[in-house]
Amino acid sequence: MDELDSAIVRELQRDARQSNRDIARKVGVAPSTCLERTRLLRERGVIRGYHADIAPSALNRGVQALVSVQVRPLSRTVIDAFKAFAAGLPEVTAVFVMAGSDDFVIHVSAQDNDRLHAFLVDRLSQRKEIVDFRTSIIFQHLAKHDPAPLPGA
Amino acid sequence: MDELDSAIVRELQRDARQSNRDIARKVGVAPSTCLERTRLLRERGVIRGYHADIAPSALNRGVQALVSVQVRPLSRTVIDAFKAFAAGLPEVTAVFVMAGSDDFVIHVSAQDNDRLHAFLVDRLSQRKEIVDFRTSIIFQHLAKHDPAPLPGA
DNA sequence: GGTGAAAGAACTAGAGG
DNA sequence: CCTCTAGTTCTTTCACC
Repeated sequence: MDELDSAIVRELQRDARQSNRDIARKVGVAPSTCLERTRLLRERGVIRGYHADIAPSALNRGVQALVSVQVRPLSRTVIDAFKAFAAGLPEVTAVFVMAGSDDFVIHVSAQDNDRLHAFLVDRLSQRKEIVDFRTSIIFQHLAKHDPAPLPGA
Repeated sequence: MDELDSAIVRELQRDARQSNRDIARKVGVAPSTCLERTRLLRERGVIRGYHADIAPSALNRGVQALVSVQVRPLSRTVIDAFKAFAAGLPEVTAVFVMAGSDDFVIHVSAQDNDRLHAFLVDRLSQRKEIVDFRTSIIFQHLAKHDPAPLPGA
């Protein structure tokens, strides 16, 4: 991860669909060099993928919430099973495995409040390992899609 | 948003860097049709952007946390000011404006626990409008980069 | 590592059904 | 919405530095 790699990564974070040629020009190297660097970044796992960011409402996901979940017993088996279960639900868009008083935070979205409620009551609370969960509605979600590298560890 | 639009969106969620030609083939239309659909989706704001997904450790962000924040007074001025402040911090990768007992949840990342702690103590707690905050470390973060459209509202 | 050139492929716009 | 076409641009490889 030298300066060149970082510059390429920054460009791909900003706009993953711009041409290799454009990126090469912006970072000041030949297109072939840029292409090879990008290929290596992908191979090394630095670049994990390229994804379109879609407006939630276009996916009928106008209502979003964060749900804090406690499960018991707190064994690997239970944790892995719940994680897989949650990740498999279509309403769930992200799963955080946490330290602290909550074991999981899951990011869910639904068409409206009714369907969100139905999801929580009918799907989530079905699970026997859940001993408690609290739901907080998200009014706004600002995501930074191009986080900068922090100064060296 | 007909079936064709959804299919194109799905492909771009899965891999935003595949060629228009490939997408056209997969969804079963001519490249020119696919290109025009994609252009319109972008114009209508359905597609908000294309971003590379980067491994956090490559950005020196090996430690992540969710921080629940309460601010007072809960006025628009204070909310907007804190939101802008938080979004501007390099350690912050997402800001959720919440309903419920927490006013904000911010997703932060740092090089290590020490720097995370320093960030919380030196940067965050500086703000006078914060009356309380609680930090939970993230052990794992599974993000679904291709959420499916939910059945019509 | 990086470069430059060249062949093949893809993009994009436009005319027409 | 599709096809076809044509001009332009991009990707990708490879011999060379």
